[in-house]
Amino acid sequence: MIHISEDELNVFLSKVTTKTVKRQEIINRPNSIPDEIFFINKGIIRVSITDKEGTEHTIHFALENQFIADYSNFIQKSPSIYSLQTLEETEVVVIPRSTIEWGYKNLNGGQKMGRLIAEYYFIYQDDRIKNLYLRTPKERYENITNVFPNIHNRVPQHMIASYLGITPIHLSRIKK
Amino acid sequence: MIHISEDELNVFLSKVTTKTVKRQEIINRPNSIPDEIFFINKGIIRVSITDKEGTEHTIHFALENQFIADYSNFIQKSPSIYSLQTLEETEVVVIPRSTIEWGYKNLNGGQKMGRLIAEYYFIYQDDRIKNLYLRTPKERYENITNVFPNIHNRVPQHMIASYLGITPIHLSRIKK
DNA sequence: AAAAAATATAAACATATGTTATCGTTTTGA
DNA sequence: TCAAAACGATAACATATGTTTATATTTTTT
Repeated sequence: MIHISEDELNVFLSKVTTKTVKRQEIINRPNSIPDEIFFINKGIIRVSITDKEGTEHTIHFALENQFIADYSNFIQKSPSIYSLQTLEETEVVVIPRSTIEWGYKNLNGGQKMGRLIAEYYFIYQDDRIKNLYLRTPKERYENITNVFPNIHNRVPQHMIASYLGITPIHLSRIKK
Repeated sequence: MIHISEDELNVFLSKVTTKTVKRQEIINRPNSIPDEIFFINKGIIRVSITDKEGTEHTIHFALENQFIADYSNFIQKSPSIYSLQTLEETEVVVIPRSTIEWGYKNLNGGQKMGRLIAEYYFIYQDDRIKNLYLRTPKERYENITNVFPNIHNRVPQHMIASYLGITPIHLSRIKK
């Protein structure tokens, strides 16, 4: 995205930490203001939201070499609504808000990088919304490995059903 | 979002044009690369996409004082997938790509503004996706005026149904 | 290794939503 | 101004999806 010197990169890296998290741990709780962005070195993280009836809805899976956060509430500095939970033992790079802000201010082209990142995730969401309008749950199931390769070996089926917006019983029917 | 002098504003304004469009006109056609962003002074624009069966799906309504474009494909410089159609006689400010790029480069804080805009629309989409997971079509119908005030007097009901992802027949049932 | 919990499937039934066809009303364009 | 088109409601039926319950299997924890 931008040109960055080795010195700049080293300063940046001195401002992040690496953390290993057991499986089934929650690394971002609803109602607290998210002040970190995570980068996944190894493992998998599920993003979910709980409705007023107490039902969990899986919104997203984040895989290796991807960033993940409640970016919306990170930006707004408002209480998080999503839960981030590891599904396997997971190693993440933790990027605190202060480091992000340092990057915007001090990296050459930092603001531009911030724009390109936001644009990139806008495009991802645009694609999701488009698919929700154009495709049935069955079609979305058939294409899920395009977005999450190998997901079937890493995530229980009922979470995939939840991501598709259907019940696990119905997903079982679709497969049949 | 950013501090901008009167001089800068005037130069910016010299690089945009205003256009009046009759109702039912298409101002952005699928398959052509979108090179303009619109700002609506007066009127209303519907964003839609057509599936392989030929069915139109309404993705969004853009109202007065809002920006609208196929932003995703504007960013990617790829062929548009959405159709932008006026539903009333509409006056738009046309902001060409060259002006946007000029702003990023020459306005004080231009890149930051670009980041904040992309972040703003990311938040909007995040909210939409969240609602698609958490709410039924009926609940989304009941809350539609939060997002699009006065929509019922300006847009035919079958387009609202299309936006909600249901058939006009079913929307009629929900109202009943 | 055993017990407990989580997982996937299935059947039967209930509900939500789509499809087709009809009809009266409103809006639009010539 | 008037004919055509668009619009919204309704009924009857079809399909998709949810709910409940049961069961067998796999995975996790003790």
